[in-house]
Amino acid sequence: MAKNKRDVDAKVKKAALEETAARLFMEQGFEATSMQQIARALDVAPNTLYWYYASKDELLVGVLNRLLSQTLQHLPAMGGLPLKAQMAWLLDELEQSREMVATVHSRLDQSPVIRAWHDQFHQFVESTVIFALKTAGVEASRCATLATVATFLVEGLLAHPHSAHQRHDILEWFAASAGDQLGGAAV
Amino acid sequence: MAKNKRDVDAKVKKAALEETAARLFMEQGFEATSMQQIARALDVAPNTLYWYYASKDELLVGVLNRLLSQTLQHLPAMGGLPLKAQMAWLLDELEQSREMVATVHSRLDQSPVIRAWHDQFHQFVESTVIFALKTAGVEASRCATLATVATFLVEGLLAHPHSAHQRHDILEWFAASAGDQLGGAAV
DNA sequence: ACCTGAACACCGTTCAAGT
DNA sequence: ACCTGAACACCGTTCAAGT
Repeated sequence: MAKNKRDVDAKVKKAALEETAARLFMEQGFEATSMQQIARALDVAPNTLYWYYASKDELLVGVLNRLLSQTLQHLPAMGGLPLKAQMAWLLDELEQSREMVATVHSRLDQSPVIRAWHDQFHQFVESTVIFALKTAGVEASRCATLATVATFLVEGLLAHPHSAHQRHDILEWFAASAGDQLGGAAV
Repeated sequence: MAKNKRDVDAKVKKAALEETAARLFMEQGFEATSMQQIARALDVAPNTLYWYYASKDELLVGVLNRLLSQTLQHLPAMGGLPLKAQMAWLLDELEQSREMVATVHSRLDQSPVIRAWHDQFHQFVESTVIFALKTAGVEASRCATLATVATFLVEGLLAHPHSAHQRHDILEWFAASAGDQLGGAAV
C-alpha cells in the first residue's frame, strides 16, 4: 500500500490525460472528439490510452469524477442557504458543464458504465436535497417528491435554452409552491 | 401537382422504409442500428437509403413525423380533461416511444436537423398546454411558467425510471400547486 | 509497467455506373 | 427516377511486440 514513485507517476499521468480529455470534450463535444485526437494532444500513440482506461466511456467517467470533485469543494459553503438559492447555485455550477451533462444523458442507454455513474450521482444529489428539506422542517412524506421535482426542474432548465427571466419565474414558483403547502417553512 | 403513379410509389416506399427503420430503432436503439441493417431488412443496397434521405438523421426525422402523426390522431378526445389527466395521457403515449425520445435528446447537439425538429415539437406542445391552461381559467401571466414546468416534469419522468406511486405523487403535487395559486380553477 | 505499429471490424456516406 | 458495387475516410478497440 506504500505510495511508491510508480503510483505517483501514474496518478500524475492520469490527471494530465483527464484534463486534456476534459478540455477537448468541452470544446468539441464527446462524440466529436476521437481517441486519436486526445492521443495527438498528449503526444502518445492512440492505443496508449487503453492502458489507462478500458474504453472511451471509462475515460469519460474519469473526467466526470474529476469535475465532480472540483465542484464538491465549493459545496460546504452552501449549507444554510434557502432551497431556491441552492438550486440556482447548482444550476450555475452545472451550466459550466452543460456539454458534459448532455453527454452523460446521451450515453445512458449505450454505456452501462455511464449509466452506473449517472444513477449514483442522482442518488447522491437527491439524498442531499432530501436532507436539506428535512432540515428546513418540510414534512417527511413530501420530501422525496419535492426533491425529485427539484431535480427534474434543474435538468429541464439545463437541457433547454431559457432566459434569466424564465429561470427566475420557475424557481420562484417552485419555492412558493413547496413552501405554501406546509405553512411557510423557510424553503 | 397531379398525383401520378410515381408519387404514389415513392410514398409507399418511404412508408415501408420508415416502418422498418422505426421497428429496428425501437428494438435496438438508433445508434445500434446501422444503415446496412435497415437496408438488409428491406432487401436493398445500403446506399439506396440515401436516395430517399440525405442522412441517417433525416431518416430519423421521417420516423419521428410518422410516429407523431399517429399520436395526433388520438389527441382530439383529450380536449376537455383536467391537466393532470392530460399529462398522464401524454406520459403513457410518450412512454411507448421512450427509446425515440431519448434518441432525439441524445442527438440534439450533434444534428441540426434533429435539433430543429425537437424545438418545433416543443413549441407545439407548450403552446397547446398554454392554451389548455388559459381555457381552464388560469391567470395569463402564469400560464407560460406552468406549461414549462409541466413539460420538464414529463421529460423528467420519461428519462428516469420511477414507480407508479412516484409518478402519481408528482402529478398530484403539481396539479394541486398549479390550482391552489389561483383559487381552485379546475386544473 | 508502460508504450507502440499495425491491423480488425465496423461506421455513415459518396460517386460513377447501370437500368 | 431509381438502384447498385465499390470505394472513402473515418471510428473505437485489440494484439503481438518492444523496452
